[in-house]
Amino acid sequence: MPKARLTRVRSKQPVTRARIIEAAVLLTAEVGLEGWTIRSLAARLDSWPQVLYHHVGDRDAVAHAVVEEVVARFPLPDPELPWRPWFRELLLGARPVLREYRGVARRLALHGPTVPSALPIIDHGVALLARSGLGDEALAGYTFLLSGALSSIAIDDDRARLGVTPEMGDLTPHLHAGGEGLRAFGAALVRLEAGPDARETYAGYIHIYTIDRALDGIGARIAELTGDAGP
Amino acid sequence: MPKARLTRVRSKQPVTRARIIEAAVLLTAEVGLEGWTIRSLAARLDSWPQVLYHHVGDRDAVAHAVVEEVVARFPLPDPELPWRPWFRELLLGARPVLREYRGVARRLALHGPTVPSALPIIDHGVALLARSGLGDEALAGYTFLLSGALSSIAIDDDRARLGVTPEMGDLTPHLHAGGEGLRAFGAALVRLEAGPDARETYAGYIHIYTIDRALDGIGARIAELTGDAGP
DNA sequence: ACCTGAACACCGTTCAAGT
DNA sequence: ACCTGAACACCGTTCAAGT
Repeated sequence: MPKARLTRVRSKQPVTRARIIEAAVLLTAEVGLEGWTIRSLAARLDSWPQVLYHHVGDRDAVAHAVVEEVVARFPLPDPELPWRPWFRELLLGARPVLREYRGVARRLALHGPTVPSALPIIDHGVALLARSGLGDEALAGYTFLLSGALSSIAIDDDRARLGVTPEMGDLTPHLHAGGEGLRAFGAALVRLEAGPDARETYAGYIHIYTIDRALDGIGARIAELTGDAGP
Repeated sequence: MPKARLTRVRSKQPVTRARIIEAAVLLTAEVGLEGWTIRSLAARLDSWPQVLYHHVGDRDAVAHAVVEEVVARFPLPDPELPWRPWFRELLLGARPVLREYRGVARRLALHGPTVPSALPIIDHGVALLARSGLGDEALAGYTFLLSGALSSIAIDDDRARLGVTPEMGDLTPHLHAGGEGLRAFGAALVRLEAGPDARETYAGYIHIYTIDRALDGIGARIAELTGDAGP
């Protein structure tokens, strides 16, 4: 087949770093952070891979810029709030943003918050924990709270992408051999298999449960360190 | 260049499913679960990709078999132990195994425990939490404890593989603009950059901190549900 | 400075034969 | 049943020119 167009119909704007990142963010919303390639992104811009290298860098540099942009969209809670509602609001508020840009939570959870837009969140969060009684443990506590919440979103991203994996189906025959613990596990698998809505509901429940138990854990530690017997 | 050997020097044993998985486990110990390809694994067996497809299946099926094998090597705590020491021993004991086979923790954390060898652990762990006071929340609590610990290992796997990423270096100039929270974060980055031993020490600290705070969180919830005021 | 053509060295996977 | 040859349709990345 001959080329359809001898003269390429180009979009008027030149390809710039800003336009590349904008297109990458949009593409991430459609197919997730691992769903696009440097080639498909170039095609979306009606351009070529080498142009992206020229303006931004390799695939990892483009993905990093997307993460920076997505983190910048997290709603920030009122800094006057006490530590517990501040973190609860931050983590619950980040979820809709991260669910829109699937794959970003996974990268944040595994690679750490290596983007400038995360720094004000870290700064306030760590300082807040430190002066609320965690002292030197504040950074460890912050890491614990954030990575727990991010992981729970990353797991759901994977489930949404993969659906019910064959491996999960292969497990079913083994479940009847077990006791009451496996019965509860089997019931959860059934909920996951019941469709996207049921999966979504279950993921939301696990996410909130994860956040609240993590906050409980930090609360217990603060009580222990400050000698507070608790309510 | 002509072929070095017209008649291939083959290992005596035929390629079987068991030998493929054994080689994949060994290769995972060397280069991590994402470090080998179906082609490099075939070469290690002095064989060809299609043979692996014939005996085991696609890359994902081979990786799944590796995870199954690695989980089977977790040391299991005494089932008579109360919930807190049982989980603490399980999670601390799993770490050396998962650190030997890098990448497995990440897959377990993100894909869930979809291997048969995980089922006895789930069965006992969930039942233990249920009868210790968590009741219907036992599976959510179990998920919370496991995914927290697994994520913390997965993060260290990535750090060990990637070393200090350029992104982390790019962050340094921003750190001085912040307050006390960022100073603590910057100090942690310095520890990560100080070399493999310092990174390892820090990762171990974070891992134990994560486990203990997660256990605290579940402990607080059990106390809340059972009306126990705690010690 | 920015864009284009062409290639390199890989992937996972599959088809069609061989023995 | 098991092994081998060959190819398909991709990747990320780089080199060498063009304008």
